[in-house]
Amino acid sequence: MRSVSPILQVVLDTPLRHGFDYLPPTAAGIRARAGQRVLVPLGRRRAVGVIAGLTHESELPAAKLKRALEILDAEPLWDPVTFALLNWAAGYYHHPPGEVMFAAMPVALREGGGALRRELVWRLSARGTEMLAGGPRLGRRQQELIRLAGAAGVAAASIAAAGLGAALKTLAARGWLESIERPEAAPDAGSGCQGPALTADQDKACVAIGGALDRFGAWLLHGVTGSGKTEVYLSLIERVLAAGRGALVLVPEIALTPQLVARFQQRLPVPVVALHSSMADGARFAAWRAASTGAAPVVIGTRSAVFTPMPAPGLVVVDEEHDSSYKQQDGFRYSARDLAIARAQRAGIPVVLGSATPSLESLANAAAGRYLKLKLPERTGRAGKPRVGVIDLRLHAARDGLSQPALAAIERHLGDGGQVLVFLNRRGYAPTLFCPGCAWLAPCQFCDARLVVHLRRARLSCHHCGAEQAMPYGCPRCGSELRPVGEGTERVEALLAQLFPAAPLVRIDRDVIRRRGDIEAALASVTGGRARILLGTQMLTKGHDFPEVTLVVVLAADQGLFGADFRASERLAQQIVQVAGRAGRADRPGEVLIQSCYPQHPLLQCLITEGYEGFAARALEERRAAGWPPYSHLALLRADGPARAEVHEFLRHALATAPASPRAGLRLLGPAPAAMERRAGRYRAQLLLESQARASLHRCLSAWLPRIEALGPSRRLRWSVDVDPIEVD
DNA sequence: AGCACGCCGACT
DNA sequence: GTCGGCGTGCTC
Repeated sequence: MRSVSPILQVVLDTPLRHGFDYLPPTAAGIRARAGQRVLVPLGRRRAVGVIAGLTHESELPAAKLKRALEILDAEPLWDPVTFALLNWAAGYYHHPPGEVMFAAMPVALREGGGALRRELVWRLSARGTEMLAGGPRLGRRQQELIRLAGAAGVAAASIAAAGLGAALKTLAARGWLESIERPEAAPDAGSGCQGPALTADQDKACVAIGGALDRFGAWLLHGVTGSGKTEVYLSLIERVLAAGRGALVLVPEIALTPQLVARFQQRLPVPVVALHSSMADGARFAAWRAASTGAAPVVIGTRSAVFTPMPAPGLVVVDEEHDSSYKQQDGFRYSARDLAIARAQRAGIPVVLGSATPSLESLANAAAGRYLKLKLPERTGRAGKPRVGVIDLRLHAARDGLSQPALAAIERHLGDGGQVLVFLNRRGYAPTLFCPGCAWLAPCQFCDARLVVHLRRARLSCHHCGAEQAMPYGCPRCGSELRPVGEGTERVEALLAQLFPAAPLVRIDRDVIRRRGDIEAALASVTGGRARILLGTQMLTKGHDFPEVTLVVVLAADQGLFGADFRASERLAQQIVQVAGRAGRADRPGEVLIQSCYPQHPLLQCLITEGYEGFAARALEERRAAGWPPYSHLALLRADGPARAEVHEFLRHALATAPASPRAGLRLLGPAPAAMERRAGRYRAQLLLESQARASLHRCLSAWLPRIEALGPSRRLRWSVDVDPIEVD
């Protein structure tokens, strides 16, 4: 059909892969443009959508087209580069474009509120100021209102809330108060404090990247913990700001602390805003808006901040680029690290990927010349590398998880006035509750997993589905007394408290750190020097620095050595190196002790003798030999449902419709049950698509997914595609 | 995803 | 006789 006025192609926040066509609203005071939100009738309800594009042709007959109700934004929400990135990402991850657009929006905008709304503010007028100088007689409420309003103004909403409506009416009628409309207050600019002088290596990195700010380039900044990567970022951002542009800084979930934001705010002479998933909707929207208008040229945020519109970014930074929190694990399964690179490429600006333990993908990209690698080898203000030793758990029996040599080392370091860090990536008291009478192990009734003992709360908890129950008094099968087997942080805490009663201990894991602010309080007692022993899960390994720690003990390092996932060993090596990086201070090199039942394991040996890079080289060789990424490209078709047979049947049908051919370098593996087949009462299985070339992988998916949709799987069954999965269990 | 429609079991 | 279960289909 042809039409004179344009047709709006609208995408909605639904799992539908197609868009909906609408006629523009009649009272179109605003020109329709791609990237604006629009309110549309949908069935017998209304929905907020995003204009994905404009056209004059619709596949539907003109009579079927409804008219959109209202265009909600005066301008597109995103700058053209970011909007193009969103469209590209929807294609790359084969995810419905509507859900992609809505995932890239603050919640306030998803619901249709926001952008056009401005605040009505009343402030003291020139006439009011003049009259007040004469010391007029005023009522109590009028005085109160004038005090509130002042020259800066007060929102009309707050005046009404304070019950000063009548006073406002009087003073406004006299012309003492005037109203203005303004967007929410712009964030404050920092003071632009001078940072410390750069080291030679930091300076070299800044010169290299700083000399290429006018074009795309991916820089891998491999800097050990404490080498001062943040100073490099700050120095580069200063240069970018001097050229009138902004910077987007991505950090892992757990690393975005008020301290980090404050450090950026102090150093940079412009407003800096943070974007974090735990921010309240209103604050998040205000920060997003400040970024999109350019009022705040520097944005520091977690994963979803990669979609923040910015008028003139000049640099993208991805700190701790190896961190798995950059990959969204449900819904729109994007990698913020990879999209940051794509965004920089589209914007023609550099992207800096920083890490002490770069991902194997990034190291391979650097080796292939796609990224430029820079190193910061020196630990600023620190004494050399820590000594690393392995404790053979087959020779030294462990008591509640800690071997005699480890306990002796802890005692020695505490005696010398050092702090000790104990790392155990398992929370709770014990991972299993065991019956010595009949060998029963407390199971989760919804998952193929054991319940974890939480002794202090006297509860059993499933760490996969969240199900909880009270601790049973005896074995439900034979009545024997039950015994917690294995150890988690809670148990190790009890042992350490008993053995070292004089050493104050701080535990850091998700059971103790529940709300925002908890971690700051806990860390303050560590850096303040009060706590002597620091115990925790991987929460400890991210971002925070503990300069007083001289000994690091890694318990139960073996989980990663034989993991089902091909990335298990990479993750373990990163964890060990990250936690070991917390050891050592200016006057004394640190010591790292790793407890293992397999001290001769080649991976562990390689990591200890040759360091992370030696490990990485070896691990990459193994990946190449096995044909795993980065030497192949993967996509996973996952499915889950309440009945195992139905899930497998769906995947077999999907497999039968697959256009993959081995001749195109494609392989399809499965259907295979997930490593934990039943989770939260649903059976999970998957097909793995592996390809030598990215292009053929995407061609296959593009042809395949519509056929899977056409299979019309039952509503009980859920399925999804994960491009570049980080876990392939 | 919503939201309707539609056809079969336990209830005022 | 109805209220309501969720299976199926549609939304421009």
